[in-house]
Amino acid sequence: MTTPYTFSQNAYAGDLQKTYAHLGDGEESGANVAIAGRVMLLRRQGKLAFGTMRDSTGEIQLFALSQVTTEFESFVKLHLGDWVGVRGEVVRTQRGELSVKVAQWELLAEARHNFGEKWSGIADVDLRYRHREADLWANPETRKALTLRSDVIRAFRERLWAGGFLEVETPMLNVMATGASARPFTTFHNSLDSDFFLRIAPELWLKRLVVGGYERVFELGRVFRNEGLSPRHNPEFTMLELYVAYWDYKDMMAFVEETVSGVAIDVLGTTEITYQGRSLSLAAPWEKKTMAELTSAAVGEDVSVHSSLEKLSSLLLERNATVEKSWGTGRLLAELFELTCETDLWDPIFVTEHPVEVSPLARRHRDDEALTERFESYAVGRELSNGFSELTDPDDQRKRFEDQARLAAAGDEEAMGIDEDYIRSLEWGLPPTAGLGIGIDRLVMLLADVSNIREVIAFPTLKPLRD
RNA sequence: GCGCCGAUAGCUCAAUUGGCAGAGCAUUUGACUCUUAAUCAACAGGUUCCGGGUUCAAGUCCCGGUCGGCGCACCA
Repeated sequence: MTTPYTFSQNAYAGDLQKTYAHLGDGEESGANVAIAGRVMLLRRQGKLAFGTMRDSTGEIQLFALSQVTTEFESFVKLHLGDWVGVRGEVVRTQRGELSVKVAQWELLAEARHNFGEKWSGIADVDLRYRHREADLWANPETRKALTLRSDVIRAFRERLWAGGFLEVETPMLNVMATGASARPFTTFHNSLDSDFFLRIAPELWLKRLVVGGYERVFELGRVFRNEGLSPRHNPEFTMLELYVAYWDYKDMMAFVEETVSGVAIDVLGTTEITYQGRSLSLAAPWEKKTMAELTSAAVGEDVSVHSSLEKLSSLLLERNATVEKSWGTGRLLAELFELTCETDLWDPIFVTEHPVEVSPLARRHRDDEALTERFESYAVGRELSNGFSELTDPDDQRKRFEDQARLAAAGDEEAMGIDEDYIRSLEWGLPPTAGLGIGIDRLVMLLADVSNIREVIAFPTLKPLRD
């Protein structure tokens, strides 16, 4: 089958629907257009035929007549899913459907496989994820969610550019996997004869750029974590990280609530949304509570990083949680928080003042050296963002890394190692800086009102098919 | 990694207690000059996910496997 190499399209279905909304029933516009798209439906009625064509902007009816349309008999034999280019006049049929009266048309691509389901779409999730192209064609909801993802990313970029941020790219292949607590993927470089790790976070590189004098930087990109799959976890996911010199974590919290609610308005036109049947408001300001406050309220007694090991341990053990001997009160408090509070945080909230023990890259709190100036924002029971006043002191950073190294030696596969190169960077001088990370996939899930992360990733990670 | 659930025509789904494998849409053929998921008529379409087992008889019951969904664990 030979198909043309080009088609001179000069109109889109969605634009035509708007431009000719005024056209009366049975009226002809006199305007000739060239449109292209996929044939979604075809209804023949003797020497007339009505088709529904979809392009990237919407749908419009194709109105073919044996006396007007070239190769009419071939036109009515088009298959659902075929791509066509059509030239003709914009008209509204007697029954009131805006149409292009097909004068000339050409087959642009044949669909050898099609789906008879005009109303159920494709329900087989395996097929939907492995052949997203078919899913996009058959299921409007899929297109909606993936388009929203693109809209969200554009909205962030535009807001960041407007805020004076520089977009940068940092290495994905790293000698150490650091900047977060996670197990990495490993790979190998042949000529360098070296193992590399896929990045789990760009954090340390970005702070080095701040050391270098870029006061506002961001990176929007993929990170890779070698962990289990779930409706909320894909091994590769998209993270927005940004750093601002001279800010602290309070400045960053204000930025987060303003930016996230602003992005919601950019893409949805509102901050008032519904997620899985339950409403919430993303409008700023968001509630702020310390980790100790929330955990105390949840367990019914005062707890903090200064509580005894025994007290925190027993509260965890009462709840059938496991407790490691190597954990201090900071880790115990964080575990207790996650166990008792996290899933109940429906409306947007900043949880603040995380223990130093679980925050190896965050600056110590100005009022309590067992805590850090850190926040995590939560909504619908999930973490949406994480940020802090950055640790700028190279000596303290070395101590934190040494603590991490001890955990690693004790068997913690997610602990960081000592990154001498990064400590040297801090010795050049990192100004007071606040940093932020936002999981874009999860935010898109929230805005798109979908419960599975795979619905917002075009080609999610799946188990390879055997034989 | 563990537990529960699922897989039947190209697509969406039925199939009673273990008793002839079915429908709609799509495809193919025909009718139809304003349809809207058009309608009407006819034809065709099957490794019931894969491999074993029980039984006179298995889509259905049992065992093993593959892939997926959900939950747990890990994490964002």
